[in-house]
Amino acid sequence: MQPWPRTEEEALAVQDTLRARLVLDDDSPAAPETVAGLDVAYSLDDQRLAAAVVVLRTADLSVVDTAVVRGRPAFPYVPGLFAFREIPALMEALGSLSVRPDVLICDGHGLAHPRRFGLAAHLGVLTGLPAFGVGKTRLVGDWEPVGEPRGARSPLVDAGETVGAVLRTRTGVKPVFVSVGHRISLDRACALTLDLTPRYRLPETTRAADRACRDLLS
DNA sequence: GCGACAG
DNA sequence: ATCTTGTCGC
Repeated sequence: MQPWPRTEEEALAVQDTLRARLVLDDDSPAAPETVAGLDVAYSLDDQRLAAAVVVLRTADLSVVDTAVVRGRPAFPYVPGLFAFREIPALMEALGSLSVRPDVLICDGHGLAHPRRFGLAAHLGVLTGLPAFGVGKTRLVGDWEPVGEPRGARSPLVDAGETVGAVLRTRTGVKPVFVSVGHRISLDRACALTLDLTPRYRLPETTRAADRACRDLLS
């Protein structure tokens, strides 16, 4: 992932190339021992950022490892090219981890992307690890109303293909957008997401990472 | 031409 | 992403 793209055209070309390395077959562990949450926080002026990766033990959600790094946004924010902004910092944080997590859970989308290569897919390819995304809002796709009870879901469809699921993680609370990134199935990603949301709308992994990078920033 | 647009 | 007050509900 060396020469970082400096223009939108270059970034698009990178996505085009890396997309070929995506593995959509599920060879992820049936019962992953650890799961990693990734998130980034920005300073008010948008000039600085902090990236965090927190690894939790799936069994009891206890913290196994944490890595946080400071840096600068590596690209302007452009919908569809969002990954280029955070990946360098996230990769650095992942590199300083003392354990190799079984699955990555990203703050953003995977296949639910205009070119089917969102942050979760990109990070999955770069690390080789199973990865998927849990987004708070949609980037692409349409869906039918989701049932009210926790666990209800509706296919997220874009241009005729299912690119993810709109999943209710808490009864009566706005659903989240789950989409596959690499080496994992949508069903397994949704099941894992539910395992990680015993109390709140967002996965504990995401919440832990969000807190970690926010702390370092301030 | 007019909206929509991950974080 | 980040800035923000109050407000509703368990």
